[in-house]
Amino acid sequence: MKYSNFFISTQKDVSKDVKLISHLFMLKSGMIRQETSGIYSWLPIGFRVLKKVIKIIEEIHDRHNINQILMPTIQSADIWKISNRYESYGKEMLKITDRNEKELLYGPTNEEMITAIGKHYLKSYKDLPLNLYHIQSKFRDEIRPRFGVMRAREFLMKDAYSFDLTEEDCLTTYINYFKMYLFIFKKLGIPIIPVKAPSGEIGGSLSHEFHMIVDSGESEICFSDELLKKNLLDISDSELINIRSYTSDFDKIEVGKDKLIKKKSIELGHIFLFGQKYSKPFDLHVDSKNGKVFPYMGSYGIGVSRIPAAVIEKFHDEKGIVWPKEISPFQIIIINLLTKDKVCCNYTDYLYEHLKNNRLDILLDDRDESAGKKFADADLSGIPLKLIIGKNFLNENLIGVSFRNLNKEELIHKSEIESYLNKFIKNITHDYKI
RNA sequence: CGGGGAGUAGCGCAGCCUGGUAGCGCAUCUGUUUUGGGAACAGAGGGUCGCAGGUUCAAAUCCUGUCUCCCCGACCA
Repeated sequence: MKYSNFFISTQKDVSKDVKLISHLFMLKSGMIRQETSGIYSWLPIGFRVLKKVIKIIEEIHDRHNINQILMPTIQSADIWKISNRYESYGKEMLKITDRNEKELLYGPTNEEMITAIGKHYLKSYKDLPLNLYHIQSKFRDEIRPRFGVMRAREFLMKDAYSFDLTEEDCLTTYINYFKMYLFIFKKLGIPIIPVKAPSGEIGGSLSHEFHMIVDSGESEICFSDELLKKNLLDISDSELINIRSYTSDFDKIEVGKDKLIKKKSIELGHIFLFGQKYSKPFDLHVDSKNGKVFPYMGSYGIGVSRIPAAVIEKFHDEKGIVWPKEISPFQIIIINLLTKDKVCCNYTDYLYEHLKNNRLDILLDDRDESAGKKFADADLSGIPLKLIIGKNFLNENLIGVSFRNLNKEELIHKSEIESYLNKFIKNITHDYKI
């Protein structure tokens, strides 16, 4: 993408009410725009980040043979009456009626709908297990939306649902999701702490949340510091689900005892094992050798649109965002400092086309702006690698190479730039093996 | 939902107390000079002061109502 074709507007000033650093940088860098309280548009540079987050989540789910579907955002009240949640969910649920006075709602979650889908298609024990997921907008009419997309009313969520024949199988599925979540967050570059949680409105017997520790977080978790030293992907299943960490509203915590420490955090994921809670009232059953069986179910959510904000909370400096390259809107920005010089323009165009052919996301800053503004914008948007073409190139064929997270610049000769960049390119190819 | 603020140019804000021709910075447009860390000079455009009603010769300013947004506390990805 060339800057001259790119719809972006960076901003120097945003309202003094914006306190959260991720909210501030998302507004300044032109990632999002608030439409009304708790409801946001994602603008091109922000949407690029969101799409990369989505892509990583999708690839990992697909590798686990979880089928992607897309359910509607608007649901019928009927199915929510079956589970008795139409009333109990409370004011967070946005209820609407259509022209025929039919009661509808903007879905805050999809357990009912997925159960209705399961009821229609699952007939035999041979149809199990079944795993489905989708990535879709949810609406929860929060009492007080705040902090930008961190606590929005409309937000993007990945929610997966599982159907198993037995309680044992369901637990195995749950643990598999647990491990997959650890892996997803690792891929996203987010240090994550899984904690035991009360299962709340979704209901059920077992539930874990996935938190990132950050001082500006709205949640609070307690855990033993031994947890931080372990590689959680290596520990045994039973150790994993009996992990000694809790949300601070968890009934059983005794802070201080057993050296539990308390930290502020952001919740990014939540998994539930709720067994037959929905299959029974929906009369979703399959035939098996032992007769009629209600499948055991679980649901598994990730707050997708919250992730870019969470990453910014963790990775930023005084100049702006410092994206991990996996989810950066662009991997490289080429800055042409002498846009009126033919030699520089020709070379930056060449470099841009060449790198694009390597399937990299490149932003070419071809604007007729001052050097300072170009650098400031590049740093604000957090692009990991800057290639700077200016006087040094004109005089000595030298290209400035500057990594966003290192805060220093190297000069590389034109003849060596490709081999230099190859190292960087290799470094950003993904491997999703688990 | 309780408590507290704010709506004035695209964005950020001042003006309001004490009523009298609507201002500043950034951004935008034109021109010239600039280009290795948010450039300089000169010029220009842009507003029914959230909305409705009231007081007054006169309302951004005072009064009433209303809508919206934001901030501090209990729920949630």
